[in-house]
Amino acid sequence: MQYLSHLNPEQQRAVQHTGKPLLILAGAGSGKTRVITTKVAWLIRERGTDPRSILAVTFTNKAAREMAERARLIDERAGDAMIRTFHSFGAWFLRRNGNLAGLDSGFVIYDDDDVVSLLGVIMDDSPKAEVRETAYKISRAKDLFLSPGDPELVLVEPGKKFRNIYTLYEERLAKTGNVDFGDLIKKPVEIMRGHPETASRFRGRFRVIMVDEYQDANVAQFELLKELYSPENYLCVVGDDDQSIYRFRGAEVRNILEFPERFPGTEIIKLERNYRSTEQILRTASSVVDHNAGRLGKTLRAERGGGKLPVLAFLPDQDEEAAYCAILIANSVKAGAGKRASWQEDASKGSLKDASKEANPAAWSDWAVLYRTNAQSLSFETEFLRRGIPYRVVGSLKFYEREEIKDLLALLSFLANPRDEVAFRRMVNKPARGVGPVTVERIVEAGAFSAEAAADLAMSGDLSARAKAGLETFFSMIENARSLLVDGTAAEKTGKKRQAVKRTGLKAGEGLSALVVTLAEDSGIAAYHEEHDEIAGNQRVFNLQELANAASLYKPSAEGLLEFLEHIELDRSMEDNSKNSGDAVTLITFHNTKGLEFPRVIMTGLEQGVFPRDDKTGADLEEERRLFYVGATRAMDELYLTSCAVRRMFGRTMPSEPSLFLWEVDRKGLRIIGAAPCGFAGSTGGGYSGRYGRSAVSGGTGGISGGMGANRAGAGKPSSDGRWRTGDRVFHDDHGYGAVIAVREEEDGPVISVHFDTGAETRFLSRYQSRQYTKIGGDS
DNA sequence: TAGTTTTAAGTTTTT
DNA sequence: CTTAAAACTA
Repeated sequence: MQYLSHLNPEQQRAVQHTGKPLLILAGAGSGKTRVITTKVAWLIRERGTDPRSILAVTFTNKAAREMAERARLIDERAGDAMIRTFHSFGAWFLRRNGNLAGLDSGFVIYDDDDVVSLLGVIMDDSPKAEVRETAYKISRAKDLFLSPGDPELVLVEPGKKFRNIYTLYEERLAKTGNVDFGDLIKKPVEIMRGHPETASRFRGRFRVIMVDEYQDANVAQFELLKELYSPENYLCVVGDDDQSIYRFRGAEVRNILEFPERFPGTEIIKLERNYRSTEQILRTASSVVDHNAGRLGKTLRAERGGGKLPVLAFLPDQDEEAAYCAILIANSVKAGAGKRASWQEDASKGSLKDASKEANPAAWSDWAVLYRTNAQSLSFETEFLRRGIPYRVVGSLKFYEREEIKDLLALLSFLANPRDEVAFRRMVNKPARGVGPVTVERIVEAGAFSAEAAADLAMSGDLSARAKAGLETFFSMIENARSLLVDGTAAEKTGKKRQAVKRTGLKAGEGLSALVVTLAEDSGIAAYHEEHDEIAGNQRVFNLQELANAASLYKPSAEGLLEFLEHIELDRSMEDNSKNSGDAVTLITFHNTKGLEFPRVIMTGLEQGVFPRDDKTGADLEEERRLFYVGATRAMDELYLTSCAVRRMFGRTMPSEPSLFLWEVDRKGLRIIGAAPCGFAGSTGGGYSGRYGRSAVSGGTGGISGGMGANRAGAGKPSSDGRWRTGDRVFHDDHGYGAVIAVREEEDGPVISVHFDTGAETRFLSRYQSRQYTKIGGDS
């Protein structure tokens, strides 16, 4: 049992525990993943547990993959254990047993947007905002394991109207044969409750059940566990109430608080030794979350001790914030590479001291920049791009939110499930085929989702000739693609009805990709998007190609198609793509960092209204504090916090106050730089702008080209270094490179005239518009 | 009615 | 500044 020797006594106890239910309260960085993975292996090796009888559930695909991989490293046989997310397990269950709830195994999973579309049909005279609100409430209801008939539904929304709409929605959803996210948990529970023999079959199959991040489980997930559990089985959950950050999604902290009562005989093991962060970092993190009431109470100890003081930087605006991060990161990497430049001497007086003294070379990937909302990533992306700093944005779902991708996925969904009303509505008349709303309504009402049924309807009803022709085109295209799934040969049936479609040059590869390409071309959707994409070149067609490429990993069969669609619905992270490799800075939301760790972390946007948001009070505010805690405890060696004096929102610049958390945090444990607002002890006053600004401007080679800090720093007062002079070279986001041809003093300050290499000429007030105008080259 | 232009509105966090 | 809804034109 060599592998156990790496564990501390509590961890060993947790690994070797059997029998009664076990609740492991694992603080941040206390090695809980190691405990779970070791436990899986230990059960197999030492207790002779059949790997196939082990079920381990997590909340993210990434965590599931990591857990499986690490368990396999200890014991190969762990590869046979079922390690999945809750939702993926639910989908797996429903594919096999959904028929017990009237569900065909060919169902597709509707995402939130699809739900809104379907609900929009039911609430056709309501504004879209209200539809969204209702969709959210239905989702919460399912998280709470509440059906339309449930009296407790008033917890979600007291009105009778909501109950009616929920009822209609469920009926309509059942008609499509598809499920939403909530169903993936709720329906399996209902099936097991209604079919005891099925339930006992699953209880017999999974003798060991483990749950990671249990603090994020919702009520429905708790019910699912209860169904899977029996006293003959072993149940072990791991969680940390201080890291519960998904309340808005239905997570129920009480699940973990009340676990011992719900599962009698529960033993509790606490893991309170933090191996990840320095003591300084841990103190910063704890000092904020300490303001929360109602915690289980752990005392997390830093095994590593000491460490550098975390840095709190007050910056003028978000562009400075991005520049600050960029310079901080670039300096640490350059310092590590041994290329200590003279300009770092200046920097070393300020915040960059620690980094440039660093003995260990820093890699780009040592760094993570954290923000509250995805929208905030933009500043960092542009700044890093400009400076040549490699970065990776984690968790951005943008690809799957693109119109062209949704279009193609809708076609594929309709192919997989001909009753998919949402997909049909989206695509039947796109590109335009003369099938208007009236026709669509008639088809949907009759459920005539096939060429034959539509023809029948045309015979008896009064569809216009135009609509009839359009429907024929659409259905023959679908049928043709479907025949590819069955026997691999396109039918080309009744060729006269097929329109000649402009080809866009999409290339078919292996597996399912041929079908995806055929569908994109034949439906005319590829040509449609090529035409509507004049501005961005052929990016949209390129995206369609990307989707087709992704499909090449799947078999060109009905099963392969379902697998492909399910994978896309449940895991949109695109982590497994080639982008994952390579040395790069991580840009990530606070939420997405859970379970991750980085040597150096920058927590940005610590302003009231951004983090926490202004509308957060009570329990919601406590959740924001936990989010702060999660972010800070990701850091191993160095932690930085940034806060801006003004922030651009909706294109307008608004003054902002420091985050509440900056008043709560243990300030003595921070090194504060920049212009701190009144009341912050230890402020260095305006010391930030000069030192930092100079270093920004003068390092102009290779990756770090140009800086604009000096021009903007201080309240509209350019530092001596940042003064514009005739002949200065300039870079502008829109106009490119140019030179200053004149500087004139006006009463509002200097007016700079610039002649660009493109021939364009502009003038600007240096104190207002210096952001767009970046000085390049030396400034002395 | 299809497609474009104008105007208004609005940004959490994610399986 | 970006996106969605409403108004407008061919």
